[in-house]
Amino acid sequence: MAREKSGRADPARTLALLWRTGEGPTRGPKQGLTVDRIVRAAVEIADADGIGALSMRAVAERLGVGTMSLYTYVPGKAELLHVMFDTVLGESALPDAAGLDWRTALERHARADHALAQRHPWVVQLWGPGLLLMGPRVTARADSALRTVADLGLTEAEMTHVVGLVDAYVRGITQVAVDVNRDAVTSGVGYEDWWAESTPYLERLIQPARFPTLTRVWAAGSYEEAPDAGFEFGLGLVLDGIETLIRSRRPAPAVAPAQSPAPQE
Amino acid sequence: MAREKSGRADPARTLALLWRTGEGPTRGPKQGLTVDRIVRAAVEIADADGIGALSMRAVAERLGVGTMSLYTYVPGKAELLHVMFDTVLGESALPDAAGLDWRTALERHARADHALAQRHPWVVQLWGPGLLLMGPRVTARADSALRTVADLGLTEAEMTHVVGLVDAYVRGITQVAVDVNRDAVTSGVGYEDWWAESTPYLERLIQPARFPTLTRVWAAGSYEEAPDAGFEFGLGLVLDGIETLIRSRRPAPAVAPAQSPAPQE
DNA sequence: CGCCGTACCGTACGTCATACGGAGTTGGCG
DNA sequence: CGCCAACTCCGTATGACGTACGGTACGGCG
Repeated sequence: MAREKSGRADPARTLALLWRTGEGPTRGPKQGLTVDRIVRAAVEIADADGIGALSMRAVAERLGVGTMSLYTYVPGKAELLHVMFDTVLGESALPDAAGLDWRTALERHARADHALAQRHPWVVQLWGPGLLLMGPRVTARADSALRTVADLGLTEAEMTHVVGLVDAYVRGITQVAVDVNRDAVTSGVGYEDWWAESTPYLERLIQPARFPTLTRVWAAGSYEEAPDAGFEFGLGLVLDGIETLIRSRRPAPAVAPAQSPAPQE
Repeated sequence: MAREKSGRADPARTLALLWRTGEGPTRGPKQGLTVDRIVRAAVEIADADGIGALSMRAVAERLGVGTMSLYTYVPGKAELLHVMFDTVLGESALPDAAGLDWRTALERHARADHALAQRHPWVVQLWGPGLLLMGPRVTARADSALRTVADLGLTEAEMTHVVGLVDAYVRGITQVAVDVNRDAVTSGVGYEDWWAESTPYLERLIQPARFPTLTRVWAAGSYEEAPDAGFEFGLGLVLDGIETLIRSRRPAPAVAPAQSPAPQE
């Protein structure tokens, strides 16, 4: 059942695009566009109206060129998305691991990713496939993240998994918040409106007898905060978990630096 | 900039669909289809060929009806996706919190979600918006998950965040694995093929001097395992983190957790 | 100077969700 | 019983989308 898809999905071409290796042509008319200009236009559209509004036509129109001209610079939309992802990842400066304890460094990584997703909500939708592709910024970020846990006595596999854990958490928690907003934007209804309109129905459907704990939590108002209100809280717990691992690997750390911190606002 | 989208996104209608409240018509021809049959067909298509292959046409064809007939039972594709999500969530039995310590119960929840995503890879793409909608299975699952941490001395907000933490982790870690497979399927290239074909280029681009830690980890072979190989490992750390919180709230847990606490409620 | 590789892009194709309206069907009421 | 409003089914059409194809005009190199 393998669908051939003509000449698509060429790793060499895609990597050349991501790393900007690839010589321009020597013959023919001057190039009127650059990959960078195309990517910038695409990012602007995605930021403004969501990734659903990002079409090749829209990008071309914003640049004042014909739609098909884009295909001179970019093999297709999928590759454009990959380059967009890698480009935007380069916006946030990587924390300098040197001089930072692992916990602070990892924390900064997590917060940077979270902040990035606020600025460019569409990145969460590309996060998975983007990682696979290994553009220069993704690579730099992966290296930097791994460096934060490099000298703690962990095996390489453990390092990978620890970083993967933080990434997974940030991705997951961010997604909820972003998706809610995206739904609100694309449906034109708005989170508050939608919620207000559904509450009467939900209150009839979700009876305390069937869902006792949920209703208790609901009554306490916990569902009225922003969906990722617990970001810092959960991040703290994740890092606590990692701390138990690291302590178990380094059996006698001269002084335990921080008790389990509970000063969560 | 509010786009009106005619009569779309009606919470009352969507909730009625999810909870199956809503009387059938009394007049007119007999109904030849049911929402359940439509949902089942749609799930089969999504399981077999990915959510990208799920079109209203495809569903109708599989049922042997005209495309537009579906719109008699379902307001649109978005709502169909919501019902699909809520339906498959009901497949995995909820762990019975009574008699289980919180850690085991939460663990089972996490593993059930993870297993669900293996069976129906497309759920990870709906996870965010699905939660917002509060169908019966989503509601039951939320209640059950909250119950696992109900009697541990946590505030309601903390309960929400603890459950949200586990959910976020599972979602994030699962997504990577699923997305990789999805890319492989839809591009027709295959994970191994793609990787094999890109490796020569990547080895030229990713130089040890620029990315020392990444290359070290790479050389150790950590990138050759399945992308979610660290699932259990990371889950353990997450639960460890939660454990530090719970211990800090219950300052003196007299003995081992095997001690049976008075069954609340 | 002239050739040919290249940039630009108009047009076209196949796909999608779904709006609209007509034809056929049925149950409840008069 | 007979009628008609309410309903199901669905053919057709619209406007999006990604992108294949081929024509035209340009410009560096032989």
